Amino acid sequence: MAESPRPTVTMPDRDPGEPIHQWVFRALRRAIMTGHFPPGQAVTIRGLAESMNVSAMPVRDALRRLVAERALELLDNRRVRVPSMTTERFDELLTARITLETEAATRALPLIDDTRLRELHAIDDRINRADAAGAPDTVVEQNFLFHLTLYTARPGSIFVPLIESVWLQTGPFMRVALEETPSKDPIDRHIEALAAIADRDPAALRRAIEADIRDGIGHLGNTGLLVRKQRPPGRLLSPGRSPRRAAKIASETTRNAREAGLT
Amino acid sequence: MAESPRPTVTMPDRDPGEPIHQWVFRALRRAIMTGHFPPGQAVTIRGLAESMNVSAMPVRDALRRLVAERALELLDNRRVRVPSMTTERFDELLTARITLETEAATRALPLIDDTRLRELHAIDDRINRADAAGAPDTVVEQNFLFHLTLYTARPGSIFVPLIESVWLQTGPFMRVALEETPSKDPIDRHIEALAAIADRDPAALRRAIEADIRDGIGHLGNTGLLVRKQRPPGRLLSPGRSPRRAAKIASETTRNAREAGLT
DNA sequence: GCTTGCAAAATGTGATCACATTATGCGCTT
DNA sequence: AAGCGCATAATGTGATCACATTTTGCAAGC
Repeated sequence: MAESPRPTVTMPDRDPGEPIHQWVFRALRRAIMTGHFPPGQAVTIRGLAESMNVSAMPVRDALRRLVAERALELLDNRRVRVPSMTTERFDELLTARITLETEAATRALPLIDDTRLRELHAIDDRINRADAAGAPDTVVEQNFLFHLTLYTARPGSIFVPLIESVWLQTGPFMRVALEETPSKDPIDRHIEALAAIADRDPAALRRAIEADIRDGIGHLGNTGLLVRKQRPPGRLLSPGRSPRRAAKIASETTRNAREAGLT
Repeated sequence: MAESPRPTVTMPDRDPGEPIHQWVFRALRRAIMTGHFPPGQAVTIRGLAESMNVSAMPVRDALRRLVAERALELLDNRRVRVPSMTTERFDELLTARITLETEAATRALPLIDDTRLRELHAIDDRINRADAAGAPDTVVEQNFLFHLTLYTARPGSIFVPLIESVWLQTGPFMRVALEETPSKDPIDRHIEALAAIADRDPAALRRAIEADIRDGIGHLGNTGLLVRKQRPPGRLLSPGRSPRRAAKIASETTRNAREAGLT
């Protein structure tokens, strides 16, 4: 590993009039969600700026946004990296997805019209075709789109951004998962979800969504892919004399409280 | 309203070695969560920078972070403001709080030790004293701290940042709520929660948390404080010729999908 | 061979400036 | 008197630079 393992980021088309920092953000978000950044990967402002042929400023903005959405992790030395995955973290993410998405689906259900239902069917078809064609990236993408299309039936939902944050956090794990797990071709939970929508059956929809999430990533929890505890190389508290960050060590509760401004 | 109604932001103490942008972020976060920024309030980089006696750069960073956490709203004209509240939005926020916090409490329950339980009792005492002394700001703060201390019993929980994002979104509404609603002095749900913790009773804890959330802000949904639809003054799509943002109008689903990089 | 110390490179942070776009205020026209 | 148009001010975006801190590379010492 002598070479700098800089992962190339494929840039999407830039919308006319779109700010560069949002363009960069979209590129990084896609790269992270599809797992093109391996867990633990360090990312630097200047490095990304050079590889994307933009100045440092938009990259800085995009990184800050990604850190705020928990897609990236800010170490105490002010450096940014892709979070690594532990069994505990994986379990939390799975639970969070189920908790949020079953509720979002239930609340969206009464607002799904025929047009949207047809669109959902179309996406599911695309998933099946991509799966048959052996295009796992497309499968993952269209699967996210299926869920997103379902939840956004309720406009302005608070849940969607929260769900997307969780998706981003599971992203770095996706590629490893796609490469290592046999395509087990499970029962199509989307069919069950679509049937529940047609029946206007909230309980059945909840069951289908939860099963879909568990089928998708749940079985990965027991593979050997997860690290146990992972004290990161860039440690969470630096050792020597360091006038820059003289703040005392604080418990997570205290730290959160302070950041929240709770005296 | 001829004067510029710039809300003064009281700056907290700056930790030694703390970056300025984080200092600014903490100040703004606190101001927003305690409702010192009225809904609809416009915020500008230069304006805040001047009133805080810092340069524009850290303010720009802090605003971007707050927008990412949905504490502030980014209009299409690239201007930032405090989101306004609608009945639909309020209902979503209430549901999101209950969904997330009951789950977080359940998952934290097995990890609460005696020390933390005592700390929770101490916070509840402080709430009661502040309530008796007529200090609503302290009541709100310590109430958040109570919940935060409960959920962070499980270290590294994914739920805590999600919950904090929802708190931030309810923040601007808090001051209005505190000023307009009579202190109805409801039954102390925290006592019920503490009893459920002592009994290690997850179902009872869920009930207590949900009741606490509903008692705290739920009754505000029927007051006349909420706007119905609110097409904002800074409209969501600008009128004239505008080479800067030539992107076509897109549905929420499409916009989300594009931002997520889902082709 | 491994550690220690120091110099050089790399990195995040913050400040300042230029520019395009947007908002605002004022005078003019009807 | 009200609506319109234009000049001016205000704002977000992006670039570049300086600086303190951190990391890295390498050589000297045990």
